[in-house]
Amino acid sequence: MNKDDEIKKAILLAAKHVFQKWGLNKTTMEDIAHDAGKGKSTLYYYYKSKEEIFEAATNEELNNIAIRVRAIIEQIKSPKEKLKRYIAITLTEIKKTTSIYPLVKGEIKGNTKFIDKIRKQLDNREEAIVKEILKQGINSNEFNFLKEEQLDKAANVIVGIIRGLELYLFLEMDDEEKIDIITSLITEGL
Amino acid sequence: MNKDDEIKKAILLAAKHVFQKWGLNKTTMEDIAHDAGKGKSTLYYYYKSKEEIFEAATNEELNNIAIRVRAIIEQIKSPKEKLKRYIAITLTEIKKTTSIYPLVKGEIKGNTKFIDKIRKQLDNREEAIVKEILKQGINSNEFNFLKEEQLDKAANVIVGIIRGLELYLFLEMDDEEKIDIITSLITEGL
DNA sequence: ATTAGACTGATTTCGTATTTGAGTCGAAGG
DNA sequence: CCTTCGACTCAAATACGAAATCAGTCTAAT
Repeated sequence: MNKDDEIKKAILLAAKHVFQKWGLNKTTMEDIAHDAGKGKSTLYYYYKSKEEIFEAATNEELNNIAIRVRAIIEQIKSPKEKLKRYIAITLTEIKKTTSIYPLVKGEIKGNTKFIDKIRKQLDNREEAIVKEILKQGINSNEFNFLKEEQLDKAANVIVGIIRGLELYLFLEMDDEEKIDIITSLITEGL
Repeated sequence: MNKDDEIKKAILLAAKHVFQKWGLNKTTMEDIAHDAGKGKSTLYYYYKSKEEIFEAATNEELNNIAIRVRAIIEQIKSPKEKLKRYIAITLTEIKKTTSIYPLVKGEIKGNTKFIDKIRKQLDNREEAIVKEILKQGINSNEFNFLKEEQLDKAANVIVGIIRGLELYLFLEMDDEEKIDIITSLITEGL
């Protein structure tokens, strides 16, 4: 890795650090610069804007979650069980990640366009994973009621359900039995 | 019906009319009074407060929806099919009711306590209906995976899913195929 | 190529003056 | 009495202008 990337990485680390603590709106570029031990305009030498830094920071967090989640579900063979675990993990993991959760909850004001873009990215990632799991389930004939051509919409719906539950039942998300009912409901039906 | 109730009803009608048009925050007591052809303080003779009027108006709307919904699902015998129709109707009906939808979407600012109370009432109504359907399904052995003691939590989760979808997928709720996937997912599983 | 410090202008914040509107009251018509 | 009203109050919302903040730029110095 060259010097350039080293510094970009250092800035990102500082950014994640302060975003974690203060959120998108409350952290200033100076906060990030100070935490990185650099001048403010130095940040602009490496990144185009605050939004670009935020996007990069968010993406790294998302990658970390994705890596953890994939590590867990890859060990499971049954697609049904995979999906169950996936939903349960996502429901708890996203909430734990304080830099992502406000995003999901829509707690960020201002610049809706940008935020929507980031949120969309999050959705796309989740939908991709769910779709992958669903495809496996269809191929192994474990998901009887789902048809190949419904795959996209089904993934969209399932992520929608997850997101909705995050928004609506977030207070009670630590209730294991409830999570179990949710996952069973989706995989087994009533 | 005595004169007293007549006037209360007339005020409520006016209230529903203006609430429908302007929402809770933007309609003033004077608006309601004017629409009812009465003086403002007259309203206070019949109702304790603006909130009481709003609550009464909302309850009437809710009752109307409930009556329509019940009329439809009572004609269906299979609990599974009942629940399917129930979810589909609720998803479309609530959205159509412009006085209720902002409530569900949390678009009302100020006096959170009061709004939460009303929202809770809405949830309770929905949960009661869902619970009823689920109970029938358990008794007729149509819902294999659901156990009697999970009934409360299951109803809560299903309403949570409906609410979440209303919040999150509201843009695309007119997509019939998607609604079908949602209902099938819940009743049949994958 | 890299960094910093000073600068700019658009946006936010803040303090205050003004208006609005829910709820009260006393009086008056029926 | 029962019902209705217009005038009143006071807390909260709003409008607004001044002051501060901060993303992003520019220039100059390594």
